[in-house]
Amino acid sequence: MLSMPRRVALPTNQPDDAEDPANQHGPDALARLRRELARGTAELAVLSVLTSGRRYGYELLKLLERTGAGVLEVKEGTLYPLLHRLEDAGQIAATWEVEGRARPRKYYDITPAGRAHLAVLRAEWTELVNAMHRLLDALDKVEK
Amino acid sequence: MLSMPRRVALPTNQPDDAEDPANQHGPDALARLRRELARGTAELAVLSVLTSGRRYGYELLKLLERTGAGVLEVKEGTLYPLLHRLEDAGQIAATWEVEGRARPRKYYDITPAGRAHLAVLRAEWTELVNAMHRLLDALDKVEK
DNA sequence: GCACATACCTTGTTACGCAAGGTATGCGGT
DNA sequence: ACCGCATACCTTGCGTAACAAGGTATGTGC
Repeated sequence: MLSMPRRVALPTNQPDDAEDPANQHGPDALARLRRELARGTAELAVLSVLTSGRRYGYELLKLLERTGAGVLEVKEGTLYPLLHRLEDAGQIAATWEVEGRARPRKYYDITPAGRAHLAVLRAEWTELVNAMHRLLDALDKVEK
Repeated sequence: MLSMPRRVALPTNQPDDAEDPANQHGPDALARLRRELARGTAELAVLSVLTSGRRYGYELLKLLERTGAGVLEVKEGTLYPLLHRLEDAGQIAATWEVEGRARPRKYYDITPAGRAHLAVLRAEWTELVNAMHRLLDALDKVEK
């Protein structure tokens, strides 16, 4: 314990309370915060949307952007690699459609494997939400 | 469109449905899935716990490990850097306590700035959960 | 002495999400 | 014809949080 302070109950970092709350919630900080919170939910969101029917990539982009005030929004750099990953894993199937269209589109369908995976994801998400709910709303009930 | 398939509505990846569901949910895959889903929630969880009273690092580790069947578990490599980040940001205060103990412990208290930040985090988390809830339970009601 | 628990620290790796860049075509206006 | 914008898809480098794994140190029981 050579590097340990010898003084008793001395705060190691005095926060400046009057300034930090204001500076921390500008547009950039809020965007980062949202990003981090929503991280990991893209897969669940995409598979969920696909259960109600096939969609092409750009359509998924637009749809997720509009869902829930944008909290589920993902960017192309996220969505397309994710779609490719899901396809490689056999959870979705992709088909190019060219006939009867002015331009081709790549449609995605969820597979039975994808539906099975989604069921697991849903269960895990529910657990997470319930656990967090317990923390946020009933902290004194958490066992020690 | 030189690289575009010329055939119509041809699946680009034929999944093997009988095998994928079984192989994807072994212990490692489930652990990865949980990790990704919970990603970004550590900060919310830690600040929430601290609102009901000061705690030292190891205690937080154990407590989160036990909460909700382990879905909120974080490892040291995650927790301590997070605690340091929160301290640097003025959201928590850290104090070493050595007197009257067999060994020193580093206690963490949430600051007023931390409480303000937590309120924002909670609001964003609630939005995310509601949005996802809408996707999962009422897909046909999502606007096109 | 040793093994394990308690308590904290740190770094390199992993993996996802974003920014930014790219390709291509269609459409409307000039 | 050109241009700007929309539609549609692709990809890579960067940033960041989480983990694995390594480390320090002390206390306890055998």
